[in-house]
Amino acid sequence: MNEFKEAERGDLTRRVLIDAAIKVFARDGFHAASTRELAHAANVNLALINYYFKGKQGLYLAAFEKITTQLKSEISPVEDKIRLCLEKYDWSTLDKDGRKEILLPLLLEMANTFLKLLTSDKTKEWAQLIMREQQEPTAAFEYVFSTFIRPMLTQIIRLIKVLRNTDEEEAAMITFSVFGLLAVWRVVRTGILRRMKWTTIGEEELQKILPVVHRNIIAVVFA
Amino acid sequence: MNEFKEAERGDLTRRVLIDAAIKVFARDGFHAASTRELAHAANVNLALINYYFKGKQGLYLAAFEKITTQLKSEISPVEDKIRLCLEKYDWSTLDKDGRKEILLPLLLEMANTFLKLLTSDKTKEWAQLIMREQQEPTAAFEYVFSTFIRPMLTQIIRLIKVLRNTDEEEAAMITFSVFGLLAVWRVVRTGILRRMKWTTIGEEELQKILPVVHRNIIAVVFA
DNA sequence: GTCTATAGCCCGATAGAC
DNA sequence: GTCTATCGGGCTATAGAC
Repeated sequence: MNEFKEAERGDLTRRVLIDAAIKVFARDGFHAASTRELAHAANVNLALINYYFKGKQGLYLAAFEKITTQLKSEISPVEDKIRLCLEKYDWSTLDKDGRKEILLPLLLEMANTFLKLLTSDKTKEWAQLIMREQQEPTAAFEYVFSTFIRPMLTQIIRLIKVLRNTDEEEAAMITFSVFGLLAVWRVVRTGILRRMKWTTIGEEELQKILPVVHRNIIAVVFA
Repeated sequence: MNEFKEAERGDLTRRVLIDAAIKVFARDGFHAASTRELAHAANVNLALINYYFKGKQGLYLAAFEKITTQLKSEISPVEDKIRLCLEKYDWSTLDKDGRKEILLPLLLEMANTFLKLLTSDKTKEWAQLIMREQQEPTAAFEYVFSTFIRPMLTQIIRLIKVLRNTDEEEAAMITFSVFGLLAVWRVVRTGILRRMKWTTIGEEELQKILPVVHRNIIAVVFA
């Protein structure tokens, strides 16, 4: 009985530490985030970081494991849809319009999902953490890349390869361009907010962004 | 005589400190970069940071002033060209093809300049510094934005407004999209290198990127 | 599982010699 | 203009009481 309760309490401590770590590491970066601040933000004793995660670095990795899991669960449904769809048809028998009719809605659905993820306040910290890792990759980037980014890229590249009937290299470059059209709303967010005189990118702003983004993705994919 | 030499020596120290600071702050971020490391990288005594810049923060701002000046000098020629061109014609008298013929080459020239800047090793540190500031803006971002980013955005938005004969808001959104198409090659550089099996983005890779980027910009601007 | 206390180190900044 | 020496404080990690 007591063992069970103790284990439960431990799990809770683990969880609040990870949740606080996502916020603090995103705000301050790995080096500037102090263990004192991490413990304080989690309302937990300083020594427990070492007890549960064998140090600050361990907590950092645990934070990335959590956000990667959550990212995957957001993207997986549409990613699976694309995978299944690509395997379902014999694409060589379909003409350009046929391929477009089936695949374009899937691509735009992926774009919607991704853009909402990128601009939502919920994922603000996740994007910051991953962008930081892009600039100076550590083991944490390796984990996110192989677990989340690469599988997602692979599906979109395959989709665009069939959609345009082109080679792998060009499909990849177009995929990066599409990604750029989406990511810009997160990456230069501060500049965009200043220029558009917005204070946030919420539902209202998203309704202005989405049509432009859709049009631009279609333009880029079929250019 | 001696005064002059002393002043010269001081200027040199100032300069090597700033150059080292650009490297170190870009690599480590403001908090994680230590004054000892900054002084060591510049091969200069620790106390001189305080003597010349009144502290670490002052050196940080001086680094941003330097990169902003250099960015401006790289972009100014084509920015001025656009400004002059926009003022030169009476655009209401020109039809769509006429406007396109004059303005599209200017837009692509700006894109070339910007993409080369973004992918060059020389500016790797500049991009890192500015991207960090985008995520957590300080006074340094304010400086880069008002001195470099806003003036540049203003010209491109004006150009696209005339080119598409559209309103300010849509022109701005398209400008951000174009920016996304360019910036992606820096922002997700690590992911792209992994996926394309490149080790760098040099002249060779740029020759593959440029046609795709041009095609995509045209597609987005005229979609 | 949680806490206090502390070891050992690195930090930014400055005083004062040269 | 440059250097050494040092202050006061925050850092990560851990030992040991509860």
